[in-house]
Amino acid sequence: MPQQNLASTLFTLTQSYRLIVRDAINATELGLNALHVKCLHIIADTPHCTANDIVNKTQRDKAQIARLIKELLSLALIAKCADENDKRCFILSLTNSGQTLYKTLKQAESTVDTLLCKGLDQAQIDNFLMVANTMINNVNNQK
Amino acid sequence: MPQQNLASTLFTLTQSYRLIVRDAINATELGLNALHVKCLHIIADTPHCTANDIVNKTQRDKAQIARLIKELLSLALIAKCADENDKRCFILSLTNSGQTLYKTLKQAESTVDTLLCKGLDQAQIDNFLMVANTMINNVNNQK
DNA sequence: AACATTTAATTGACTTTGTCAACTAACTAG
DNA sequence: CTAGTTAGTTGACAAAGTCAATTAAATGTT
Repeated sequence: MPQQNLASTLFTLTQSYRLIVRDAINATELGLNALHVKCLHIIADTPHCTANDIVNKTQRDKAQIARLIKELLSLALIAKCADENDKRCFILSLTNSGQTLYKTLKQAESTVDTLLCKGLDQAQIDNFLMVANTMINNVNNQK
Repeated sequence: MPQQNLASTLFTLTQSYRLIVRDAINATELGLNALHVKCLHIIADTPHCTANDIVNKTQRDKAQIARLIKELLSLALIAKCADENDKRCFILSLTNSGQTLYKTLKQAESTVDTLLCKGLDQAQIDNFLMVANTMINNVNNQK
């Protein structure tokens, strides 16, 4: 295994991760991309989730998120209902079929996790996650 | 710092990395994206570099690489010259201004590296790189 | 040598993804 | 009440990525 610099390693891992997630999703024939998946996670994990919450958590353009939500709605994976307190907002939640899909996704992700971690022990993985999170914070803090 | 799962951490780091590299590149007013940069690196590092070498190393579509090379040519950052042994191939190399730009890029990258590694020691970084490379291999080996 | 096959590069046509700006409706603060 | 802000939507476009066909040169086969 050749020792590479940080930028190059991250670029390659990013690419590999993108491919493996795409494969995992294609394999399970869900027809969704990585950002769809990310949105489903956010909706599942965020109580009282709005479109704006997704924009903030993903740092994507709100137009892109609006269209993505429309797609998930038309696939009947999520539902939106008016917020009683603020009529500008719509609360997003998983439908029953959304919940079912979400479980399948978690399953696929855990398969990817297992693949990625093959040959690594828990201490190495813990350090990796800690370093990755430190890097994320380093980026966020300087902005 | 919240402990997250692997998939989510990689997704976030990917995103953060993308943003910070874009900022670094915009900041240095080079007008190039991450894939342009990757190509310049490959051309700089690969003796006798052809378009096909770039396709293999980046795993991108050859049409995309062909157009990217055209852009770098029209920016006069690289030059192509016919291979004497195989007239189908064009050997790519950095021009003088390409070399100058490449040095600036390396500088910007080392600034990004320093930022990302703030608060981390060498052992943590070494483990991180080793784990990342193991994951890359895990992905590649199962295909 | 003649022919089929493979390979490197290019191009056209297209889809997907990401971005910018304008707009409507609803909330909030002076 | 009005001015400014915020949530969400939409139009128009730009950038990135994909697929298939084509050209020209190399290689392999008989």
